[in-house]
Amino acid sequence: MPPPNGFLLEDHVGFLLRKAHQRHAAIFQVSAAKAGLTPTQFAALCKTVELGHVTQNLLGRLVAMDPATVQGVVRRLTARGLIARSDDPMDRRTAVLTATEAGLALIGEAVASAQRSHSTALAPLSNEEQRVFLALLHRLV
Amino acid sequence: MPPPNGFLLEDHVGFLLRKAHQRHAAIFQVSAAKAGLTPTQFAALCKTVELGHVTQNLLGRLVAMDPATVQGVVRRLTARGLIARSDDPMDRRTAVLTATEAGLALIGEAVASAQRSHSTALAPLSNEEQRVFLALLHRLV
DNA sequence: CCAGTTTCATTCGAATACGAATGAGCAGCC
DNA sequence: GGCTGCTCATTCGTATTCGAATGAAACTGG
Repeated sequence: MPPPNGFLLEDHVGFLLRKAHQRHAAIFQVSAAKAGLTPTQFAALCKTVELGHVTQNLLGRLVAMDPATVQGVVRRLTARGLIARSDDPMDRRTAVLTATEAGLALIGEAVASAQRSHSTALAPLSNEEQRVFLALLHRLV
Repeated sequence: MPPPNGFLLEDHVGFLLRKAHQRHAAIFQVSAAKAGLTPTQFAALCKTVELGHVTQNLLGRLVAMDPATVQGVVRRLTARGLIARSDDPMDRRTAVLTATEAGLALIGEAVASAQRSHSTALAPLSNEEQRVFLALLHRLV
């Protein structure tokens, strides 16, 4: 059976992005084995530390997660004692999130892991190619 | 709280790849609404049509899916009657997959959907930038 | 003040995605 | 033949991811 039309799955941007994302996730998992964080958990913890305190919905928007997704991520980070929830007396709908001491203690190693995974994932490209790739990727998201 | 080190989550390649993948998936879902296929299901069906018949494990390797993942994808495609399973008398471990008439009837529209999602996802870039981006992305996967 | 709208968080269901374990079958080697 | 090791497919558990629905709370216009 010939490939339909002239379509090549291997050149489809969605297929390539899916594989690139998979590959980075695998690299990150190795890099962050000591911290024991997934890329998603790292993003949520990193942004929480950066802001000091943040509502769950705002955190979700900043790290590109659905409210339903961020709920699960926050639940697991809270269960591990890396972030804490508190109430906002001004808005009783919201959950205010803050990094705990354990979360702050972990963020240094976690950031180092992320930097290692960044370098490893981009290693097949030269420095200039990495710069171009990241600039183009920025314009697609 | 200042960002740890000089780390910016927004410039992390994993974070950008995750968002780019999300964005394409959303675009594909709209493009392929008529076909009713997810990007993953499309990849599996497309490769099955291209090869005529393929074992489930080989299909998984060709479309970058874990055996556990491809099992679920094939189960759903089979349930919809788009592909069929048969036995290989030479190797009773394997499941041989073939596209059904319904699968063949759907592939044209599905490929057109994929081509539309490809163009839409890359629309922020010029033709030359698209070429460069895809070439670099190819080298990362 | 109040009715309509919006926002926040949660829950459910469905679909990837992977590690680990399992059972079945095949292949090589002595 | 028998043993060992490998492969194929499945299953379980955990983690993302989103659509849709829900309930509570806040906001907005009159």
